[in-house]
Amino acid sequence: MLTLKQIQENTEAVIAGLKIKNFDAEPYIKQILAKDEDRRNTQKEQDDLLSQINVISKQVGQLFKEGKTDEANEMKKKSAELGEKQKALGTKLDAIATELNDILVRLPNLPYKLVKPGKGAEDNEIVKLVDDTIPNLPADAKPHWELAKDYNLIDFELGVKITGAGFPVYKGMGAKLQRALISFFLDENTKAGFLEIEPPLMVNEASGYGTGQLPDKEGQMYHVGIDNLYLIPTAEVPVTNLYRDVIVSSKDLPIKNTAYSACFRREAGSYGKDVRGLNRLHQFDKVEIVCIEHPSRSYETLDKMVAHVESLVKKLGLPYRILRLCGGDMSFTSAMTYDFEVYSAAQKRWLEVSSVSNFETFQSNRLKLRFRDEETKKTQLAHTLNGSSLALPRIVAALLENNQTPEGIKVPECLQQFMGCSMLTK
RNA sequence: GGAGAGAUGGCAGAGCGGUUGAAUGCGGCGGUCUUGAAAACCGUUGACCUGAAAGGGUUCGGGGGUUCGAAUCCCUCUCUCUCCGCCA
Repeated sequence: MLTLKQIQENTEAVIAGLKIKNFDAEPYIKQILAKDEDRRNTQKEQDDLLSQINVISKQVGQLFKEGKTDEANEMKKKSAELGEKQKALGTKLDAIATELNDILVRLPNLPYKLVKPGKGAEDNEIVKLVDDTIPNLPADAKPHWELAKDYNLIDFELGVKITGAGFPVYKGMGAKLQRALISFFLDENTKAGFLEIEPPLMVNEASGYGTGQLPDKEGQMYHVGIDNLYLIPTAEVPVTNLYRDVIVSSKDLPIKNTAYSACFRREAGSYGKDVRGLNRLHQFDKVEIVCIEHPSRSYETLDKMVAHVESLVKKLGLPYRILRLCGGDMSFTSAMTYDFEVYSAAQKRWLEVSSVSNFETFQSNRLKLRFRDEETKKTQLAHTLNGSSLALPRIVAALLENNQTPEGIKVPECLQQFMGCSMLTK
């Protein structure tokens, strides 16, 4: 969430910024400023009372020691009265703080200066296009769900039987391809200086709030009611929460983590033509990168992360494009996002395979993730960034479709050492 | 799942109703000494809210209670450890 300081010091800029995200913040901002003023005044009042009570209490102790019982009892009475008032103020303060917080968490993150306004996906800006590897497939080229069946790589029906739609079963070389991609991505990431993490696949409520999935995306996550745990929708959640309530040393920045995890998404309300095969699933594999960076360098780091993800897509030999999302298509929490899409030649469409974002202090404010500034010696919120590197299903879809030949499906060179072959055959 | 013990600052570890925000040690930072370093010695060192500042307030796992006053007493939740059970 945005910090009160941001809102107080740059009120107009915040309102203007959120307009780019098509969010009319003005009425909320007014409420926030009013509530905050109320909060400060109430707290001052309460603090003064507490201060008086503290002074009296010390005197009571002293008077008892001196044997002045009558005087002490007199003071006790006075303090008890103040205590009543103080308690009432405390209750009021809690209520105000809750109201303030409820409004604050509903405000999306401010977009970065490079983000342009726009309504949705159609207004995203293509910053790079590499389409010279789009293959010339024959007219009878098959989509990946058919190839997966022909080559016995993925069984969607079996998944439906044992679990439900959106839970594919990978078999034989299909399963091995998953493992190959995960290994390849993790190896490349660790080579680039990311520390590998294997996180839990379930998180508690506090973690859900920390990265912002709760409360707004409650229905999107699988919930294990008996233990009140959530299946992670992305490794971003457990990995970023490693740093919840942590003050890191500024010399440790940037912190670079990578993690493979299965990801679980209920995707409530989405069905139909766009979700065939691997295009959208309830469970899928993904390798994630997470960075924690000094505010002055976070956009440099974002660029480096984008360059890194690009190197992966390049090595896989897939046609790709990089988009800078417009205000209307960006997520609630992001300040700037680059999406990677690969071209799926048989479906003749671009598929999103990665989303790399800078959240600035939006997550760290909730997480209380700070670092100590070397100069001022004060704690300051760090910037958090993350991206997929990469999500597997659509990569698999594109690889199968783009690399199909009459002889079989070609395995990209970078995966051959993991697959033990250069061609998938029937 | 059953029985018991515990949770205090970056870490270790005292305190068990009244100048205790918290002894002591380690670590960190600054200094003296040294050509430099180590050692030794001296000083300093939690976080948060509020305030221009001085100051005030909160915080000893979380929440609630008793009291004029709680790290200290009571209730509750969470977590950790030991033993038993179960088990990859």
